[in-house]
Amino acid sequence: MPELPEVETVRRGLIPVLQGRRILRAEVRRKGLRIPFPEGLEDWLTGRRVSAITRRAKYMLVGFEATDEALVVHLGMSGRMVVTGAGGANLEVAPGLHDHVILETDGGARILFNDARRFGMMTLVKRTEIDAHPLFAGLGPEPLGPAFTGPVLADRLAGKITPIKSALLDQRVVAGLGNIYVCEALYRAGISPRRKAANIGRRRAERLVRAIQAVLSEAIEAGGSSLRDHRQPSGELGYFQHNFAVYGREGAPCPRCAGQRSGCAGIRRLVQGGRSTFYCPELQR
DNA sequence: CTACCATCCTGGTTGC
DNA sequence: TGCAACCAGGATGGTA
Repeated sequence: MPELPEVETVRRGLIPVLQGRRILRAEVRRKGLRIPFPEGLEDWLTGRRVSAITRRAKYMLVGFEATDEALVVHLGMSGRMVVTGAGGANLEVAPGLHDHVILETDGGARILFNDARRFGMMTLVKRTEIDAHPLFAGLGPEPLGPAFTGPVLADRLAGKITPIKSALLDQRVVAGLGNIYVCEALYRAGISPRRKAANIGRRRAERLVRAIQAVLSEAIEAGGSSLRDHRQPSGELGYFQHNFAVYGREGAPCPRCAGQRSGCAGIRRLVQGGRSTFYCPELQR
């Protein structure tokens, strides 16, 4: 679901209602999602004041004053954070079936962690030990960070016989991409999703890094992509889905080939590692 | 290592 | 209209 741009959008949406605020009430309405919630999470959260809210890959980290522990949130496939209250929305509305965690702040906001498919998670991790934590230890570089460069990507792909599409979905290679943005980035870079990862040379790696950075930045700028579940915490829709060149567009004309290359039969779909890949066979080699 | 598959869940869409 | 099959943004663990 939510890939890096959507998580980043959620993070930015939570800052105005959570950062600097004290949690007055926390309600955990089931034992857990993908993994169990920490024992006593409601009591742990109650009375704490939120410091910084940051992001690593597709994980959001909510820090608190006077403790090294941070609340780690992963939205899985269908997770959302919904803010009501502060903007005038009705606090009396009963929680819905998939509202699993509810936070209320001293600013009058209520924040719902809603996750229909329950692939998300919420747990506590010590910030100082985060890099050694099993959830984070193996993660590759942040795609929008300074450490993600052509040579770095080329190195990380070296020796891999898996297709580049699958390699980019591997969070150990680069952290934060999902199915949509991998498809879009490969299209922009003109690289076939079937190409073996090891066959991405320096030049292609450079192009790919630029394409990944561009597509992620543009998507964040647009508030992410709203397919099915994703909305900003305020309820607003992201609109980057209107800018997809290939994702979900099987049979549609390729935006760059259309009318120019006679051989282009439009966007095609294939399945790699059980996931749909969308691409233009004419443009991506 | 690698590729492939199933699994955790619910809900929306598609096709008969 | 009803119902079943299929599909979905993720991550992981098992198997060959």
